[in-house]
This record gives sequence, C-alpha cells and structure tokens, in this order.
Amino acid sequence: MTKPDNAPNLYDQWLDSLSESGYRVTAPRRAIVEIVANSPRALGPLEIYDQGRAEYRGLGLVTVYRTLEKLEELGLVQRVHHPQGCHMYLRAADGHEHLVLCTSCGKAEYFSGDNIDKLTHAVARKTGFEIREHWLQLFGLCSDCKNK
Amino acid sequence: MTKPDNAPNLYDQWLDSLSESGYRVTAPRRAIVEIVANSPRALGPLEIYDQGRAEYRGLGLVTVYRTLEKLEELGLVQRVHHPQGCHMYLRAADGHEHLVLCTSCGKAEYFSGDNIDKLTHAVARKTGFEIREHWLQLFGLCSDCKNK
DNA sequence: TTGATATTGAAAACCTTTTTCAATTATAGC
DNA sequence: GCTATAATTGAAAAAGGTTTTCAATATCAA
Ligand SMILES: [Mn+2]
Ligand SMILES: [Mn+2]
Ligand SMILES: [Zn+2]
Ligand SMILES: [Zn+2]
Repeated sequence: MTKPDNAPNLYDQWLDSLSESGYRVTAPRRAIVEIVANSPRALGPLEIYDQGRAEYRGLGLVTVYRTLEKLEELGLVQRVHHPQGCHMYLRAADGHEHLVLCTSCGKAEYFSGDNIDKLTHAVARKTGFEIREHWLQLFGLCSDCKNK
Repeated sequence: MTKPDNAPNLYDQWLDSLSESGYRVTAPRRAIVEIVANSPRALGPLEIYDQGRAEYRGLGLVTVYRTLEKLEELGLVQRVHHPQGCHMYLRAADGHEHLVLCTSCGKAEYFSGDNIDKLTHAVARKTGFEIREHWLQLFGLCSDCKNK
C-alpha cells in the first residue's frame, strides 16, 4: 500500500538520470527538479522560477529554461498545452497515457486505456488520412474542486 | 452534388456576419477573410499577413491580430494548437467536431462522431474528476502527402 | 587537490503580441 | 450624393516571453 522508504522517488531518479547522461548535478538543477517532480500541476517556466528561488536564492530564469530542455530531452518531463498556457511542464507520462486536467486548480492526472482505435480507423476511411498519432486531453473538476 | 452558384460562400457569410454585428467591412478585413475562409490549413498571424498583403498592399500585422480576434469572437474562426505553433487559426467547427491534421502539409479536416463517452465515464469513475470537456486531435498524412 | 569543461546568471538580443495615437474610412441619416 | 460621427487603420512604441552571448563559477573525473 505505502511505498517502502527506500523506493527511489522521482527527485532522486531524475538527478540520477541527469548524472548518468553526463550532465552535472547542481544546486539550481536540484531546486528545479524538486519542484517539477513533486508538482501535481503542470507549471510554467516563471512559476518554476518563482518557486525555485525559495529553494535556491540565486536561481536564474535562464537556468529554468535550460534545465527543462534537458529534462524533456531525457523524457522525464513533458510539455503540456493548457488553456492557461502552452509552455507548461509536467512529469512525463508512463507509456501511452493521456491527461485529465482540473480547470479550477490545474491538477493533472494521467490515465491509460483510451478507446479511440475504432474512431481512428473510421476517420482514416472517411478522410483518406493515414493516422499516426493523437492528442487527447480531458478537462473538468478534480474531486477537491468539485466539493467546494 | 455541386453547390449552386448563388449559395453563399464562407467569404460572403463572414463579411455579412461582421456587418450584422455592427462591425464595418473594410478592405483589410476583406483580404484577411478571403484568405482564412479559403485556407485548407490553419494559418498563423504572420502567414495571414504575408498572404494578405498580396491582396491588399497596405495591410498591417496589427489588423490581422485585431480581425482574428473579432472572427473568433463571432465564432467564425477557431484557434488551433499545432505542433508548429499554438496560435494558428482555422474556420470554426460546425457543431461538435474535431480535427485531423496532416503532419506534412498541414491540411486540416473536421470529423464528427467521436466515441469517447465510455472513456470519459471510465476516467471520471477512476479519478474522481467531473469531466466537462475534451480536446482531441488526430495527426497523420493526408491522402495527397501519402502518395508522394 | 587539480584542471578541463559544463554550467551559471546578467545582460543583450530576439520575436511575437498588445497598446497608443493621429490619420483615414465606412456608413447611417439626411 | 453629402456629411457627421464613430469605427478602423497602420506606424511606432511598449510589453512579454524566450534565446543567445559571455565572463565568472562550480562540478567531478583523475
Ligand atoms: Mn491514446
Ligand atoms: Mn468530442
Ligand atoms: Zn482542482
Ligand atoms: Zn498550445
């Protein structure tokens, strides 16, 4: 039920991944990783910068951009298109998953098991397109925001 | 099979719609409407500006932004999030429809009859979200680009 | 501990979108 | 067809957000 204490958390996993890829583990990167890995919402660069400075005083916004670039390259983080902004970042999906997003607080959750194959084929037949990918996002109120 | 010659086309419809809403029909607006209404692809402001100047020499980029704003407000045009850009504009959907987009030439087609209700309910049950909207876009190669 | 080099933040550059403003233009009413 | 009024226009400036440049600093393999 509960995770064993020694299970590596995202924070450690991400730092290890940076390290193993030859990138250095620095104080600004630790601050950024800490924030993004633990956020239940997709965050924009400026939000990460603001929250990040609480952990590492001298953090620069440029470093936020550069670090997100690397985390994305390593597949640890993914960009999310949100009505509130198109450059939001969230921990990456685990395989083929899509997002449900709370329109009130921004909370993001992945789900799997979409059932759009039939639809995909029908559209392919009707339009003549050869379909290769899809974007799907659901929006609504999370359970917290619903009860308020 | 073919549309009668007197069937109002999008160009005329949009100009009428502007007029009926109290907006004035001007040369720059005609140029912009002409281009966006007839485009098979979603276009960005700068593309519209470039193409528009071919029709109306003195067109300003500001006017493109302002006109798109009004066309969107009137429900004639909608914003499309594209991998190539998040501020692309396309004639609006007719009711509840979604897009298939060609990753090669950008061609956009609407389709209807999505079948994601079961999925929506399953996700609602599993996550506790009350789902109100969804975004769905399919990507692939259009029939022209496929045969090349 | 040291040295090669990756990383950093500040500042400048860049690019896109919005605001400001004086001149122009559409259109309703005559 | 004119005219008066108010909407619309494009240029220029301002505002935002992202990227590039660069000299100083910090990491980490040896
Ligand atoms: Mn899917
Ligand atoms: Mn739908
Ligand atoms: Zn919520
Ligand atoms: Zn977007």
